[in-house]
Parts: sequence; structure tokens; C-alpha cells
Amino acid sequence: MPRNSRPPTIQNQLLAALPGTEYKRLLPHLEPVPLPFMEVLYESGEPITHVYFPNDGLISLLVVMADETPREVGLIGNEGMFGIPVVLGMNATPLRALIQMPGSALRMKAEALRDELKRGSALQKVLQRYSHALFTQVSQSAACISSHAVDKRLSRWLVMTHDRAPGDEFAMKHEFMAMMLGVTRSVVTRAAGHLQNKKMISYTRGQVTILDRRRLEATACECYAVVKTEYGRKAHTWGT
Amino acid sequence: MPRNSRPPTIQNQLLAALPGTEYKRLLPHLEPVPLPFMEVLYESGEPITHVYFPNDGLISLLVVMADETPREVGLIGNEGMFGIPVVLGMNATPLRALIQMPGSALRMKAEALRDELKRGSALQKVLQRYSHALFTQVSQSAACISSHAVDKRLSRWLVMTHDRAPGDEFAMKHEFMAMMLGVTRSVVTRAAGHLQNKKMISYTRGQVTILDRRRLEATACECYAVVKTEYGRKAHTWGT
DNA sequence: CGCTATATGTGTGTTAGAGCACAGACGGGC
DNA sequence: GCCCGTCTGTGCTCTAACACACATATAGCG
Repeated sequence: MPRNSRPPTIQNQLLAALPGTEYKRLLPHLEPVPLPFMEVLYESGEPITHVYFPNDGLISLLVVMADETPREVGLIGNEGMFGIPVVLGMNATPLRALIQMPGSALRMKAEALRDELKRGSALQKVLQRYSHALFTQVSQSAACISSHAVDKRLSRWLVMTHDRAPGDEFAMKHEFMAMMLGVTRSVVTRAAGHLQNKKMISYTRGQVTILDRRRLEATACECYAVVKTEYGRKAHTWGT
Repeated sequence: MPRNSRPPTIQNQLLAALPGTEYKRLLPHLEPVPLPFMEVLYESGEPITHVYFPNDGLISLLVVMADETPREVGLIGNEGMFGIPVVLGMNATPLRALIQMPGSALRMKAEALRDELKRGSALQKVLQRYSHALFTQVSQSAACISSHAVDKRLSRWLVMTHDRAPGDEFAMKHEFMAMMLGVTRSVVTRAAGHLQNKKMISYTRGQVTILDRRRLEATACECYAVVKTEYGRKAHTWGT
């Protein structure tokens, strides 16, 4: 599937979940934009001017500590969107959004989203349920960080990233993973070394390849499954 | 102000933020209930039958790990409510809600809340903004856990608890604080010992007294201030 | 008033990860 | 094909917190 032709299907899962008529109504407000690698999509405290529905690529939600150290608390791929605060009636958040894997998105002016939400549309329901799923993801991260060893957390993070990657290979250096996991680089090198020895992944100079997804998932902590289940649920059960 | 007479004001801050007419409409659906010490108010995965607006007391939101270890990810006092998933169109969550400090609440059937929300009322806006604040709290916790030493986190936790306590003294043993902070009991004993030596708190057999709130707050990590600011914001700026 | 259960204090070895230093190793540019 | 910047490997010390054991203190109870 060529990347720069018009996509035959709606890649973003939230938009794909909308009734056709509603999607058509939204279309004029959806502007395709690239998600450039390592760009700060949104900076903590700024007004949120646009919300983003990724087609592909990966957005990290970061808490930036007083000493400027970032800590990843959430991941957003094409299963979600950036801009939940707008859905919840706010126009800013203390988080930072960083593009961790390049891709593209459909973006929409925050104002247009607010108008659409006022109509009590299907979009509102979809986005609210997504908010819940994202909340679950962040909660589980909080618990995970304090409970699970780096090896397991690294595996989980790789699996989650893999879920949102276009293939089995993606650009990712130890330095960056260390930042996301909140540990030092040498710890990641050691943990990643183990995974490579066991032939679950391979990597060289910033290119990671997932070799054995099944075993990697088995190595990851339970938190992966918990969050995945909850994301699945947003479309089905537990709903109103 | 005597505790068992009819309260002269609305103690729950979310309900207090509603226009009088709307509060009156809600009143028939609000049932006063006690929040008994240490009771599990809601168990992970169960249908949410009621939402709770605390008058006083303190509810902990916990992630329960596979090995049954709980990890606190959020705190709810009279500034908030338990039942956000309902606001977001879900009827369950993987979190557990535990009453960490006794008190009372006004509860409402989830169904009644859903009906009210459909009307596009002020309540909806208030609860959505609260969702955002709670989200911020959980995000910050996640980052805090991996960045800050137990001493600072304990101070933060005590300050947050103090904010929601009726006075300067409350029941709280080291064992329980250890569970909330996700560390072992002896670590809490040592950290609490320091705070007691420095005359910021005192305690004896499960009764903690806050002696010097100002210094305790100064000892706490930045996360306290970040979350507090965001809670303040929900009523004012950054809104639509 | 002493007993007992429970809460707190403390000692000691172990471990995960921090923090730092530097050694290799790869790969793109010349 | 060589150079150099960048990425990765690894060795070392240091510390926070774990895990466990046990000592001590306190409140309530008989």
C-alpha cells in the first residue's frame, strides 16, 4: 500500500468507529498533517489549538519534572487521539506530547471539535470512552513503574510500540528508551542485550527489529494485557 | 459545626459548583451514605451501580496487580467524586476504590447520573473538568513514583491526606502508608521517624498528627503543587 | 495492674538501578 | 577505504529500598 496515495480506509480507529454520515460531516474539518520524528507536538501549559487523530506513528505523553526530566505516562497511536483535555472541556494540560515514531495524522481545530461535541454526536461517546481507556493506561503505568523490573517494563514498552508500528522494525535508540522508562541508558543496554541474546529482538545503531513477538509479550509484565483488555472494551462491553 | 446536624452548606465541591436549580433537581437522587473506614467501596471489574460525592473522608483509587498487591494511583476527597467511568460512558473500571479515611457521601444511582448527563447540564461540564484534574493527578503520580524518594513522596501523601482530613489528626498506620506508597513498612517507619524528629508530624499507634504543615509541604516533592494547580484550574482558566 | 495484640523501631545482608567512566563498534561522509 | 561522530557494551562504586528478623513500646482489656 503506497504511503502517499489517498488511504483506501480510515486508518484512525476512533474516526473509523463513527457512522458514515458523521464522518462525512467531520471531513471538511480534518486536515492531514505529518507527524515529524521527535517533534514536540504539544508543549505543557500551552493552549491546545488542534487535536490529532494519528493514521500511523506514535505520540508519547510525558510529564516533565521540575528538573526538566521527562517521564512517559502514556502512548497514543492510531487507536487514539491527542486532545482529550478538549473533550473534557479544558484547553490545556500540564503534559507534553512528543512524536516518538514518525507518521501522519488528521488534525482538527479544537474549536471545531468543541462545536461537534456540543451536538451530542457519536464522536462524543467514542472520545469519552477513549478517555477512559487512556486513563486506565496511565493508571496502570503508575502501578507498573513501582512494581516491575526494567526487563519486563522494557518488553512491555516494545510490545506496545510494536502494536503501533507499521512493521517489525523501527528507529529507537537505547538513550530514548531509557528516557521513556525513566532509567539510565546503561540499564536499557543491559536489558535490551538480554532480549537480543534470547533472540526476541535485534538492533543496531538505533534500529530495533522485533524478532519474536510472542515471547516478547510473554516476557512483558501483566500491565500490557490489562491495558489491552480495557482498550478492547471501549468498543464493546462495560458501555452504557 | 456539629457533625450530625444537617450541613448548612454543600460540602462536596463538585455539587457546590452547580447552579441552585440544577442542584435542586439532583437532590431527590442524592442519598446520604456513610463511608466506613477501610471498606472497599468498589471492586475492580464490577458494574458501577452508584457514584459517590464525598462530604468528607477519603477514597483511594488502587490498581491491583496480578499478585494482589495494591498500588495507589489517585485520591478522592470532597473535591471530587468516585464514578468518573460513568461520566465517560463506561460502567466499570479495572481500579479498586478503598475508603482510606472514614466519612460520608451523597451517592447517586449510575443510571440517574447518565440521565442527568444526557440533558447536557452544568453537571456534565463540572464532572468532565474534574475528570481532567483526576487524570492529571494520576499522570503526576506515575512520574512521581519513578522520580522521587520515599521521604518526599511520604510528605506529599501526608499533605494531600491532610487537605482532605477534618483536622490535623487522623488514623493512619505505617503499614497502610507503606501499601499506598508501594514500599515496605520499615521504610515508612524510617521516613516517618525523620519527619517526627524534625517535628513536622507526630504519631503514636496509628494516629498521625500534622504539626507543621508549612514545612511538610516544603519537604514534599513538586508533584503536590502541580496537581493542586490543576485542580484549581478546573474552576477557572483553561476552560472553554 | 499485668497481659497481650498490635504498632513501631532497628539491625543486617541483598539487590536493582544510579551514576560515571571509558572501551569498542558501526556506518555515513569524505 | 579511512575518519569521526554516535551508538552500544561493560566495569566499577554507591545508595535506596527490599526482605527478613527480632526488639521494644503502647493501648486496651481482663
